[in-house]
Amino acid sequence: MEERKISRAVISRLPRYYRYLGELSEEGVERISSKELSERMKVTASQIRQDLNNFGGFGQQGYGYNVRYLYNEIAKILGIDRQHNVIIIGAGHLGQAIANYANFERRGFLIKAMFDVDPNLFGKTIRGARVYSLDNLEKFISENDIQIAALTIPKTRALEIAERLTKSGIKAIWNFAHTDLIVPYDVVVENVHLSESLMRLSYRVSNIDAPPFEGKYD
Amino acid sequence: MEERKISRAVISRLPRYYRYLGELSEEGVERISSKELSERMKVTASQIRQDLNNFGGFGQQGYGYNVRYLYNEIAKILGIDRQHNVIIIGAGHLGQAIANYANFERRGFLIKAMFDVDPNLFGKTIRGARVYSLDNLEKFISENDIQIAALTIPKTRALEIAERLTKSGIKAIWNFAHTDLIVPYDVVVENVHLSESLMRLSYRVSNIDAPPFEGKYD
DNA sequence: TAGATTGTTAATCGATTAACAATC
DNA sequence: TAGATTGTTAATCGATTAACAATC
Repeated sequence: MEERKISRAVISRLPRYYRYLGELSEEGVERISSKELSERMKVTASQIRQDLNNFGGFGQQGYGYNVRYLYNEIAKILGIDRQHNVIIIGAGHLGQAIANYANFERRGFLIKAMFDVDPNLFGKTIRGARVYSLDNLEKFISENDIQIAALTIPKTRALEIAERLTKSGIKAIWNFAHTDLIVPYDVVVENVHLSESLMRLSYRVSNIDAPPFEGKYD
Repeated sequence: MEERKISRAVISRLPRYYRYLGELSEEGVERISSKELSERMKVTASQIRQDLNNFGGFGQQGYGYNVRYLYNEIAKILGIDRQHNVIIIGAGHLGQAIANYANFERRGFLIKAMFDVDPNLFGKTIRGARVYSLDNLEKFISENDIQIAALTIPKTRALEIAERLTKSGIKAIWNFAHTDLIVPYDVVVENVHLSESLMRLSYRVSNIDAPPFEGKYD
């Protein structure tokens, strides 16, 4: 399908382009040059053009990029132009925070159910997603065409649940557990390790950087 | 203070080293070579040695690294050997999830208070952290020596709150709002953009990679 | 001492930036 | 057409990996 290997760095930047294009679109901006966009986003115009040209020529010489068109094309590249059925494993605060976030639905991520071990939560419903016992996990996945699972459980049980998920045919795990999962090569794991993020912040507060440039800040 | 500029990539990897060393320590492992660690972590031994040597020679030829010692040294580098006073802006599910996460306290991040606009939440207490009105923000920060603020509010209000935070002397913002903050150069912003993480996952599910190597998986 | 493994220099690889011909 | 700006090649920069002398 794809012509050549796209680097992880490029993919990481796509959602940010998407966000800025969405904002431009809401502002009513119809076209934008890589130079203007680069000034807004504080990246080089070269990088924007290089990144986009990994996926095709979306611009036009002398004109720039059509905001709405580019926005839609990036949505296609990211695969958020279609629907993904999602379940959340762990109905604690983090699981509930994810379930409550309406924007995910706007991007095509439909939360179909939540699973927990705590019987007090069974039957509770968050934005239409009901909490079930983990005993029903495999059955629900196969009967409801679930592709993505968000894992918001303690790391002690994460590996075991990840194995059950992949055996049930899950294609991707959004992993909030503080551990590295072991999965078959064709299953995607996207880690959100909050404690590692907080430690990076800690490093940076503790070793305050020099000013990035000599110019003036407004 | 620091001798030379440490790259962002190196800093990003430190918390993961820290996690693995903590696990090794719990397993009772006293020493480990860069080669053994590299096999566990699935990185090159060269990278481990290069990364660590940015901060000093923690190992010993012919022996390797003392697990407990290296663990403690990385804690110092990351600044998690001391205490940081934290407040959470936004007492919704995400804010509560963070407040409830006991591990942060173990790393020296003490959650001193939460702030919200919803009067129904005022007075509520989560693991000792009370929810206050945002009206009290500046006063609380200055009176309680707060260095770090976690921002778990909608993006519409994020910029305005970020400005109030930095004007009150906050040194770092852990930003969960889906927007890029504008802060003075000496204020650290660590972004956790969950929707961007989910889009990266979406890209990878939609463009399933080829197997990373030809060997066998166990 | 001999073997193991670091710390560090050198080589390679990949990503970013610059430059510019193509073209709208 | 002339001006603007892309798409793309070339140059630079930085990060990763390999190699090995130093040394425990």
